[in-house]
Amino acid sequence: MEQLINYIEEFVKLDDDAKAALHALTEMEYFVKSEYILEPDRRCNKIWFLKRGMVRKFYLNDGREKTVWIHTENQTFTSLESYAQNTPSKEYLQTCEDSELISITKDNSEKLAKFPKIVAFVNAMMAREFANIDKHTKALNQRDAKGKYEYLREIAPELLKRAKLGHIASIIGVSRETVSRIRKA
Amino acid sequence: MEQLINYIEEFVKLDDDAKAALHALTEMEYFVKSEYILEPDRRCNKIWFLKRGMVRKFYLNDGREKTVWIHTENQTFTSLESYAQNTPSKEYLQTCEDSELISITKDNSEKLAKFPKIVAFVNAMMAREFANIDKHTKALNQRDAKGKYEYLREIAPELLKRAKLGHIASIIGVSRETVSRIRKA
DNA sequence: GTTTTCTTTTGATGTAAATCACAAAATTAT
DNA sequence: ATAATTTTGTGATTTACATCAAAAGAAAAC
Repeated sequence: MEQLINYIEEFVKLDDDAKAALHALTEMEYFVKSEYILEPDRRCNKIWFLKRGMVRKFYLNDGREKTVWIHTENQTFTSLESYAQNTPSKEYLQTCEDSELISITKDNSEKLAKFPKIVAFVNAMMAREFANIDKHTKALNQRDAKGKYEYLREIAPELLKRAKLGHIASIIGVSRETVSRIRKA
Repeated sequence: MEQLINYIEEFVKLDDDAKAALHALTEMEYFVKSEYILEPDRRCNKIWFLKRGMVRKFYLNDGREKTVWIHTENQTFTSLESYAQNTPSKEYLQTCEDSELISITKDNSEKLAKFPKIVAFVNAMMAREFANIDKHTKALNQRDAKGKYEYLREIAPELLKRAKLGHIASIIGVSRETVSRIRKA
């Protein structure tokens, strides 16, 4: 919980009321390695904060897993399409390691709307997310395999150290063999 | 203006107050073909609705233009990173044809926050945008050149008819020659 | 209505990276 | 510890697409 508050306070300072509301409305969740947090066809009605561990988001594209992203400590995540539009998810969320999460349901997060500081945080985070998606898409579109790998090292060095080679390859959209060769060189 | 209201009313019905506020707070803008609506290093503090014409969003990547998207009638657009984070834009917005736009400044759009229907519209539109970005990114990442072209035809047939071949090629990230060959086949 | 400029087409050539095939290494299960 | 499974590494081959070059076509300028 302390970690989540620190994370939020990078954006805005919170008063005691807001902190108490966060305590009351969030929940701890524990998953062992390889457990599914979310599977397709379920509605995703939570946002998670990753306190410890690693979580992979992926979907199936003619039977082959396509990794969207791998989250490491102190990141928030959800299956955005499902969450935002209340539709069944097309994505899996699966732990890569034993993980501790803090979750908040959509219902509860709406109750936080009365705290202007928290609304400001959510807006700032959304703006940052938008900007990041933009940046990633542009970066991964324009570069060759080595450039993509290096971009990933720039923005997520932790991920590169801990995630499986095959998953990394899938994120940047190149074959496993190519990533193996990039690493050798 | 009628067009903008129709567009909004696909999401939510508006009462007369809200319509009046829209009238008061928005502005018509007229641009001739090839004119710049936005250039890099300027802050983008507006959202536009395209009433007539066509607008291309692009940026420079070592001196080469990379087209992000081309908007046609009845679409809203802005330079999101700049708008959301109040930072200088990295993008150009340029008309491809003589165009009529309805614009609203960020300041004025905040004044609309007192109309719950309009807030609901903005949220619904944002949710849809999120979902679309997600969908595009996935679609354009996984397919070969022909698949990318066909995806574009599915989601934006109008764009394919009216935009220049070179701009279309740039959107889907393949060479002009390749698009020409796809069309011939 | 001609000329100039920009855009698209078409063919030839080169290359980055996918795919295939199998070996080595590392995890996981028994 | 040993076997079974999964993941990673390495070479050979293929291929989709970029790039180069030059002509044909269309649009803009004069």
